[in-house]
Amino acid sequence: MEVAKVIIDQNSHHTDRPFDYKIPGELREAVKVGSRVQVTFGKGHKKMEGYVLGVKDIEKPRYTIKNLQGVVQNVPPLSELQIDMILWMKKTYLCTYMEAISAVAPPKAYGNIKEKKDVYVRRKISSEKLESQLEKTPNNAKRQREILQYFLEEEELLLKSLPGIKSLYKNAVNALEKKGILEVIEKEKASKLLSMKSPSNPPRVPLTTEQKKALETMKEGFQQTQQNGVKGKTYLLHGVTGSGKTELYLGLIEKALEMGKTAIVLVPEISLTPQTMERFTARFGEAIALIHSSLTLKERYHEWEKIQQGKAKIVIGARSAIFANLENLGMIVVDEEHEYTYKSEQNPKYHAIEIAKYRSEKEGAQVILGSATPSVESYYRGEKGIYELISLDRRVTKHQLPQVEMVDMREELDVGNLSMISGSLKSQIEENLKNRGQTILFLNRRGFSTFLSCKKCGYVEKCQDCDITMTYHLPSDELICHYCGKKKKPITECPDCGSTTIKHFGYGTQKLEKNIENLFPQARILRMDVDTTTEKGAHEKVLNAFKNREADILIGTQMISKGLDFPGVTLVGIIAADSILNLPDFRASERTFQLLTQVAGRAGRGEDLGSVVLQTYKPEHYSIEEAIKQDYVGFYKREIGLREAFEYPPFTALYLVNLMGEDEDKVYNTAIKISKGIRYILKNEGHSDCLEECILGPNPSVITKINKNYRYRILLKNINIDKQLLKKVLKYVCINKRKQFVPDEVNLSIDFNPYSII
DNA sequence: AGCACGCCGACT
DNA sequence: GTCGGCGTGCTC
Ligand SMILES: [Zn+2]
Ligand SMILES: [Zn+2]
Repeated sequence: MEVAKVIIDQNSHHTDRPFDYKIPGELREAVKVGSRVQVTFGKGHKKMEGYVLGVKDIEKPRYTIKNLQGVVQNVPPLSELQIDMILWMKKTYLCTYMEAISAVAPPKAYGNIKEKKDVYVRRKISSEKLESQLEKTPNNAKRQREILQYFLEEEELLLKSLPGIKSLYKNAVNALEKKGILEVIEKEKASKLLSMKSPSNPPRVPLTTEQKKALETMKEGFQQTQQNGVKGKTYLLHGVTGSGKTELYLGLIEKALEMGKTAIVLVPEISLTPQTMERFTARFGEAIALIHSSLTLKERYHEWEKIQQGKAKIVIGARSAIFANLENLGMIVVDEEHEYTYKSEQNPKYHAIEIAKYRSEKEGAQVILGSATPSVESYYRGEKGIYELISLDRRVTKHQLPQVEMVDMREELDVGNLSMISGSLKSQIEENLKNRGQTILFLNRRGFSTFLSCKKCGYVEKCQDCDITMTYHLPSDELICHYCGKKKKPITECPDCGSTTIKHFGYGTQKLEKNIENLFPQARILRMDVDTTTEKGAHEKVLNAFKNREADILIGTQMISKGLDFPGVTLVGIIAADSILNLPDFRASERTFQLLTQVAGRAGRGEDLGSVVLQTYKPEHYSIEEAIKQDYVGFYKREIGLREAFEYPPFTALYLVNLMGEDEDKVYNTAIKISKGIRYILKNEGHSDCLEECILGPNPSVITKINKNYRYRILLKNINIDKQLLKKVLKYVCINKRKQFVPDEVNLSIDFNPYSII
């Protein structure tokens, strides 16, 4: 008897296995492998849905088998390639079937999508007439006058983008509507990114010799792959800012399309701007589908439909676009490949590059990883020949770099300045305010990690085994290494210089905002960090306000780096380069280098080149030195040595096991039980020698408590042990025997190749 | 997860 | 006696 193996769409590890269902005669035609089907499930015969992941023959069943109830309409069945990928993801990321399916399958359309409408205000008369109207408007109608000012330049504005409280401007708008000057209209929400979609065949800028050579090499590789039908090659395109990487992407996509292939272009969510879109649409027009969070549900569904129906030849989007089920996939471009947003934060915790390489292997697509500051892992693979490394060293455009001034904060102490703003930065902000230029100030998140540092010489206490900054914990007054759990008494005297000026670092954007407010009471200040930007779109709002010059100073964490491209910005201040450098994470140096390189390498705008003030207690650190020199390879050479010495990626693979729950004892005991279980099995397998280095923890996570939930984690590293064996043991304990190790109140999730261990 | 079954305490 | 508390176990 032929039965369908169905994965029930229920988010639970208890039911994470295929269940058999009979296929009734009338459904034989409609049900395919990959179909979304209706079933009854459990003792209550609850109506549920699920996916058919396969069919099999059963001789005589040892249990009663229910019938499939039907096929869900309007959900395209998963393709064979998609099902293979789901199975591979489950194995690789140790997630559930449904988690893998949710990642791979396009988002479901929920019935009729009800879209909220946006309310706009539009000018009904010409701007000249408006001017005379403005004169006629009495002075006491302050609100009305203010609103009319806006419409001198704009024809149409979002109602809620008008200044003031809703009730205040609503009255004024109503009055103006009665006068026939303005009108209020409703429009369906629409993403700005979708507005331009016709090819305009802009004049092509001729490529430089360097670009030509790079393009030819990659095109040849593509041709070879297509002819020999082998798995696709991966290229690492390392090019400084302004070296013309995008132009090469366009050339490669063109080549792929010529050969009847399709392409995926991944761009970090935040840099997917109308300008970026325009580069692509100008060349390829309607053949593009866009996947981006600014899309409304309806738009999103429409774009996926376009992919499904084969109308799209190119898909541009953020992380999840890597799953676009294009046929004849030939080219995958990952721009800014070092960006952490390519790593999923939900289960399965995949990295888009991992999926790209998988598809490259299965579908024969070529992968292009582009970056000015590649991740250390990628560059290492480029050097080892696993990727083909192509470097673009010349800037295409005349590109003036800003003035970078480094301020040694240790000297500020000598002159009696104890604040977080150096004299130099203070005077530069003053100057910039006077000249009506905008300022961006970077600072890392607070509370995240507090560390101890000598203010005189910059010494920071690190774990001797892990080379990781030790984190200060207040309740116990101890320094703790979050990797291995080693503890230490806090230092009161610097072991390097003997000074007793030991300072706790860990201030955040809020405190800085207060500081700046006090220093420059007349300045308009915006702040953007995790706390202020929880609601969706809040991010964009703050950035847009800053772009429109509604503020003079923008304070924030790394997430404001998009603001670097705003033309009004003429001063960038890095308050404490050390706050990233001293994060308790193996990627701290890399992240510092990437941010500083980006800031120091930003294009000067127009006449004013702008300037950068970089404050640090450790000016001699290689991340800082090489970033100022804009020397990636110099940085890489220093960093890779340390990664090898302390056995971090790319020299080891990491697995992070996260345990979470409201009962701290239960969470801790579970963590202990799991680590003991893994140790026990490894010992029996004859690996007692590597237990100490392989299994670190359990330790409390750096953020020990989120939302009433206590968090512990175990870190696994493959030192002196086969990666596969370590993973097998991990899977055995955490997945196969989960019931014995993990109670239901404790949440477990596994992160393979974590981006950071914070 | 979500539901049924079942085995004890306190309530008409 | 029996109503309902939640601990236990199963779902094709
Ligand atoms: Zn010192
Ligand atoms: Zn350590």
